[in-house]
Amino acid sequence: MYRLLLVEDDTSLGYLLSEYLKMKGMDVVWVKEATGVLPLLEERAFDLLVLDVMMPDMDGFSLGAQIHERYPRIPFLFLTAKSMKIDVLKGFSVGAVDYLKKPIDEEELVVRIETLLSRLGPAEESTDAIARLGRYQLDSQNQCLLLDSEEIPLTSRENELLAFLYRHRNRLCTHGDILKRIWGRNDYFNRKSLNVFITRLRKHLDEDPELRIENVHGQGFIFRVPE
Amino acid sequence: MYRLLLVEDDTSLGYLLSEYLKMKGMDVVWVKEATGVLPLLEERAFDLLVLDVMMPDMDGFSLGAQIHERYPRIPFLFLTAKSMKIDVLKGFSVGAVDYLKKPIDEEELVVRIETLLSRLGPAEESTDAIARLGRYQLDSQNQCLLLDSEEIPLTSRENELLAFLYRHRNRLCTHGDILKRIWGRNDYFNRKSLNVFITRLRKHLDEDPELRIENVHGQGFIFRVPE
DNA sequence: AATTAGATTAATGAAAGGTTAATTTTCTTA
DNA sequence: TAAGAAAATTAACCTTTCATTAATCTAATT
Repeated sequence: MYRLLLVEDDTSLGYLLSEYLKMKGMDVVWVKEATGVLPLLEERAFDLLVLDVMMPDMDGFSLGAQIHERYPRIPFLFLTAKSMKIDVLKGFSVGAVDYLKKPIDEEELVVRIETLLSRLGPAEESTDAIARLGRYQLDSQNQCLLLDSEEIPLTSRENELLAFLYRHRNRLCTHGDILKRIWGRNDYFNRKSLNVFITRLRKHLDEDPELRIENVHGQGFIFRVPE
Repeated sequence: MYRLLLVEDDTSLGYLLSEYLKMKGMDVVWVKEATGVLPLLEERAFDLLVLDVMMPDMDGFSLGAQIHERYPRIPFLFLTAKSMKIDVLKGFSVGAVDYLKKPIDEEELVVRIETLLSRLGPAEESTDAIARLGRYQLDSQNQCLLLDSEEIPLTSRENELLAFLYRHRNRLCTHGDILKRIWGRNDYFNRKSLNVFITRLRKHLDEDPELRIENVHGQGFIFRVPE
C-alpha cells in the first residue's frame, strides 16, 4: 500500500483529494500546514509527497527545496494554481517529479500518482526471474535449463514452448492455444512440429520424473509440475 | 547524450520542438508518421519517445499501446491537444510516463524530459575501473587488455564491444541490443561487422579457456565469465 | 479391427554464424 | 593536402544450427 503525504491548506480540496486517494486504496496523511512537514518526515516514511505551492505559512517551493536537500530520495510533486511558465520550471528545478495545475481532476491525479509510484517503486517483478521446475530451473532470459550445475541450452522454439507450458502449468493447454501463440498458425504441419518439440522437451526434462508433459487425447497437453 | 524520438505530424510544431531539443543537447530524431516507428525502434535505441496523439495515419494511443506491448521498457509520453479527462487516463493506461497538453511550452517540455530521464536512472553502469577477466584484465579507460605483464591494445570498437559484453556478462545480449548501443543501428551490414569483432575478441581472449563468448542461435551472445 | 491421434527418429534445407581476406574509410603525420 | 597506417566495413566462402518435413511406429477411441 502506497503511503502519501498531502500538504494542502485549502480545506475543501484537501478533504476531497485525501478521501478520494484513500478510496483508491492509498494510505494518506493530510496536513494543512507546511510547518511540521519536515519533523513528520523524520517520524514516518512516505512513498510520495503532494505539495500545494501557495500556502499561508510557507512557500511550497521552499518547502520542496528543503525536503529535497534533506531527503533527496523522497519523491514529491507540486499541485498548484500558479501555472505560469516560470513556476513550472522552478518546481522542477527544486527537484519535483511532477507539476500539476489546478483545477486538478482527482482521477487524473490518482493515475499520475500510480504511474509515478509504479515506476519508482519496488522494482516490479522482473520477467527475467528464473522459474523453479523440480530439479531444474528454467532461465528463459538466457534461453537455457539449469540442472544442478549443468546448463542445457534451449533453442528458441524449445524455450518459447517450455515457457508457455510453464506459465500454464497444471492446466490444459490446447493445441490451438499453443499453436496460435507460438507458431502463429494452427495447421496440420505446425501440429506435427509441435509433436516434435514436445518430444524434445520431454527428453530435456528426463531427469525429474515429477515433471511430465501429459497428452490429453484430441485436446492438447498438460505440463505437470508439483507446486 | 539523451536520444529522443519525436513523432509529430505538425510540421511547424515538430520543427520547433526538435530544434529546441537539439539545442538543449539532445539527439533528436523527428518523424512525421506513426507508420514506421516500430521498425525504427528495431533499428535504433532511444531513451524516450514523445508521441503526438492526433496523427493522420494512426491514433497515438494505439501506437503507444503497441510500443508498450513490444518494448515494455522504453518510456514514452504523450503530447496532445486533446485534454479531456478521459484521454489523459487512456494515455496513462497504455503505459505512458507523462501526458502533456498543448499548447506546450518548449522549456517546460525540456525540463519534464530531463526530470524523467534523470529519474529513469543511470542508463549504464560505468566501466572506469579495471575489470578482472580470468587471467586477463580489461582496462577500458586505456583501451587495452592486460595478460600477465603483456599489454594487448584494443581498437575502439573492440573495446566498446568487450566492455558491453563485460557489463552484461553471463547474460544474453541480443544482436539488437548490442548493435543499437554500439553501432547505433541494427542492420544487415552492422550485423556482419559484429561477427567480425566477435571473432577478434575470441582470438584476443584465447589464452583463458574459461572466458567464452557463446552464441545463442538467432538471439545473440553470452559472455561467460566465471564469477 | 479400423481409424485417428500421438510419439519418435531421421533427413533436409534455409538461415545464421564464423573466418579470412579485400576494400573502404578514417586518422596521422609529414 | 597527400601518403601511409590503422581501423572498420564489406565481401566471399565455409560451417553449424535448428525448424520443418517425412517416415515409421505406438496408443487411444470407435
